[in-house]
Amino acid sequence: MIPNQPFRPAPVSARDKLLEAGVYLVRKQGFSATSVDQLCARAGVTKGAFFHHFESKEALGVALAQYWSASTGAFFASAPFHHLPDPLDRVLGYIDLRIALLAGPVESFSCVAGTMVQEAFLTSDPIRAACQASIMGNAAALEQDLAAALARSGAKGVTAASLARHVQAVLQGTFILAKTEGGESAAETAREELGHLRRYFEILLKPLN
Amino acid sequence: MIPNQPFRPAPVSARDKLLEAGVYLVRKQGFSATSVDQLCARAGVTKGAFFHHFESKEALGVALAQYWSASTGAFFASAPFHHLPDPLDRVLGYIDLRIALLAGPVESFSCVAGTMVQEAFLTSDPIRAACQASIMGNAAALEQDLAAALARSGAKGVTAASLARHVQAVLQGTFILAKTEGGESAAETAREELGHLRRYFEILLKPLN
DNA sequence: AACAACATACCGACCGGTTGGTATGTTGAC
DNA sequence: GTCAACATACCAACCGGTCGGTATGTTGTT
Repeated sequence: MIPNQPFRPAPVSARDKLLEAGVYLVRKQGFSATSVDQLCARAGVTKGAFFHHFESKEALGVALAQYWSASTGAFFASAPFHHLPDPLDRVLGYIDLRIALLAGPVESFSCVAGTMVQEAFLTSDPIRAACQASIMGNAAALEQDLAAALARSGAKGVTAASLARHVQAVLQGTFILAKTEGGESAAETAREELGHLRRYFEILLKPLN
Repeated sequence: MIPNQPFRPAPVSARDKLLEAGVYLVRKQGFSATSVDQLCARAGVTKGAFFHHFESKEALGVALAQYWSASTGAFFASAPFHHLPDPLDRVLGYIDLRIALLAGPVESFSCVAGTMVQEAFLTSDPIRAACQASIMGNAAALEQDLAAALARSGAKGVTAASLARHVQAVLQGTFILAKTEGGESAAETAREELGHLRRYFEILLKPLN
């Protein structure tokens, strides 16, 4: 979810540099395989600085999920599709933006929270909860538009909340399939994949009249 | 993907015991966080046995993906939905089976290959490739039925291969969302989530006449 | 304006334990 | 006697985390 640098300010404090290093390294290697020393080296700070700002590696994981959530949340909140008059257009606008973001190597568009929760859901409840908040926060931002689009459509037996979850599930699954493929071609396959999500919503939420 | 014991024979050789321990531990903790010592302890064998059968931890990862692929492949190949006359019913039968398998704690229905590739896609190409083979093998098994159902429908602009990929993406994404939720309730939410996949296929692949 | 008291940010050597991996047996089937 | 299938003992590198210390504010008192 969400590309790299241009959307986040250059980190200045040691804390921000460590979180930015966390985004980079967790995307590439996952959380467990990323050591505190690696984070410090990448951030250009010492171990003393690390444990001054975070009481443990786990605490950095939690902060990283929150940092990620705040960055992506702000980015999507400021996207122009919100100004479209039709709620369905706004939903499709979100999906189109997600499709447009799928470019470059996998580690530049994958989701930090989705990667972390995979490894930590049983071993660290704080990290699990922080990742849940991150992903479900993204879903919640879509829910109002989905509810409005749903009301105008003839669809039965589906809730806006469930549809919002579905968007996130397809995104996360797309990232995993992109990881199995690897390389630059993964982005194109991933874009095609999200086309199915778009099509489902087009058909399901088509206005009645 | 695929539940625990009842579908796999009880392991006898040290190699199989280690692979079975791998399924268990990787699902719970991921690949990096699982140590060789833990695998040996769980399997009830010594380190000597481990490195007798696998030349490295990475080699076990590759073998684990293959073992997983073989187990799940055999299970789905023997499922009764294959005998349904209508190809769309076979596709929906597969999805219904996947829905039925979503029960118990997350680590009892999540996918070993999907978990491993997340951590290893950049750091170990052999593991990445083995996980790709596992997941795409599952997709390939669906492709014929999807092609047949597609031919009877009026759907345009979609390929059977792309739809098969979509099934796997939604499954993998569903597992990740279940991990964020945690606990026993995750299975129910996951079943509801797969309902969207079913609905998409019902609508999209509805026969013309 | 001067100064003590305290807070914040950071450094890097060091610790005990764990890591993946190796070298060298032992044992039992053919 | 040979060889696969293990077991035991061990190693160097690395792990997350601690600790004593320093430099640079900030703040309240007089």
